[in-house]
Amino acid sequence: MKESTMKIRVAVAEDNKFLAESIKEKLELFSEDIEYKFRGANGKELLELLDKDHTVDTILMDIEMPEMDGIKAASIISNRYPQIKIIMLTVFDDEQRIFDAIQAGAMGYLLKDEPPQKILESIIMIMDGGAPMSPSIAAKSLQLLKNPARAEQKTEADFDLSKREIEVLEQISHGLDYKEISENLFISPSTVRKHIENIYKKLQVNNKMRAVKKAVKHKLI
Amino acid sequence: MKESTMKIRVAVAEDNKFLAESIKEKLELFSEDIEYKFRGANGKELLELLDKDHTVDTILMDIEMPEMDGIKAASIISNRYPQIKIIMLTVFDDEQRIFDAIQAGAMGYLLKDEPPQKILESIIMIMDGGAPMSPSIAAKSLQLLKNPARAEQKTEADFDLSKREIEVLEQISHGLDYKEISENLFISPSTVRKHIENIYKKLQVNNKMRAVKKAVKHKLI
DNA sequence: CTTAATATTAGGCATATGCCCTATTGAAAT
DNA sequence: ATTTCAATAGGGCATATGCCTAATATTAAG
Repeated sequence: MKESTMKIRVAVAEDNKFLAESIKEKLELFSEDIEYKFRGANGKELLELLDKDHTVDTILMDIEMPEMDGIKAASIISNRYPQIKIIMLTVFDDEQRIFDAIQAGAMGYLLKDEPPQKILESIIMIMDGGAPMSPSIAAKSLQLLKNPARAEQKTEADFDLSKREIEVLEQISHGLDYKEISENLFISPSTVRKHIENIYKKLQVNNKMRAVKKAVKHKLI
Repeated sequence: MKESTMKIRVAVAEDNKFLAESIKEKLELFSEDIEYKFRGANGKELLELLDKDHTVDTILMDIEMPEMDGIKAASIISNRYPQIKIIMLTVFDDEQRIFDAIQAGAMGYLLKDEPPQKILESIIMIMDGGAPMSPSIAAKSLQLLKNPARAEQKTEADFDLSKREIEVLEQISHGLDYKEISENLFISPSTVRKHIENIYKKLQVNNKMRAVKKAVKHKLI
């Protein structure tokens, strides 16, 4: 991709002035390898800067910023300048945000307190086609990969199903009939039917398939 | 989790004798931190060894092995001994295998040619709750996370459903009854019922919910 | 052209389901 | 103390479903 004779051109998006300055200093420790281009105080400002000069290889992007946050900015940049690699910086390893950042096109995800050496490594790594991540973030990513269910928005409609109703719904979703469910839950078939009636009322549906569909959609089961 | 005074007990599963020996030597470089327990020449052998002695913290597991491969072994071990952390070792960064390994419960994924120092780091990292991965593997993981569609298709059993049967199945999955389906497809309810009978036979199920579950699982609809 | 697979329709029967009703118990809230 | 509600249980009825057999039409493959 990049000749070893060329410096890696890095831009930074970070609202905190001191932190931005600290990152700049860390980067300049490796002045032979890194060319520090500029810094935007938020996503919007960075975009304006890129508009004038997009000869940038990598962006270190804070997530939380005023005006336009890092996820939004990453999403725009990875569309507009797909060759630019984006490394998200954050203080938290929040699951949803990691996922959002990846969706937005971030190629790496570092916690802010990584030492200078690690940041350089990460930049080289990403230019090399790798994906730098802090170990705890890698672990979260694996969790998300293993269970993609949570990797989408929760539609958060509250149908107020009771615990028992959820249990019944799960059994329904496995294709069990009333008798089988009653045996599994140690209650009578009549009770199962009553629970299902109540579930239908709460979910506003009229058969098993629709109840399960709706439950899955709203992550009730 | 683990006191710093205690060594990390490591087992290895690797069929290649020389490579296994090389790994052992690398590990013994860090004899203060690592206690090398034993090595299985394949998944089956490792399981037998664990059966006798499962006081192991981490397993370095080769993927390709005769008798029982590393993914199968990881799946069994992570069920039977959930406290044991598994790091998969491989020469390729094959997307499907990475995903399978994660599903099987592997907590880390390293390329075989990592230097000794890196292996130690990875072991410590995993005992610390992190997830060690080679950068190129981290990148693949992100790809999978970004596009979970490809992350599951392997089951590919061919149930040989006809085009019409697929249409009926889709209608079933929306919760429609026979009459509604017949109206949507301009055929008689009898025909719908017959199609569904045939679907059940082909999918080896006996009600709508299970048919849809199976169809979804195997990406028939 | 002949055969095989698919699509279509239909009748019958036992069971499951959806939906209405009432009713008791225990726990939580007011 | 009274009310509310989840959980339990059951009866009854119309319809839906699962499963069997049988027959014809259409299409695809040989």
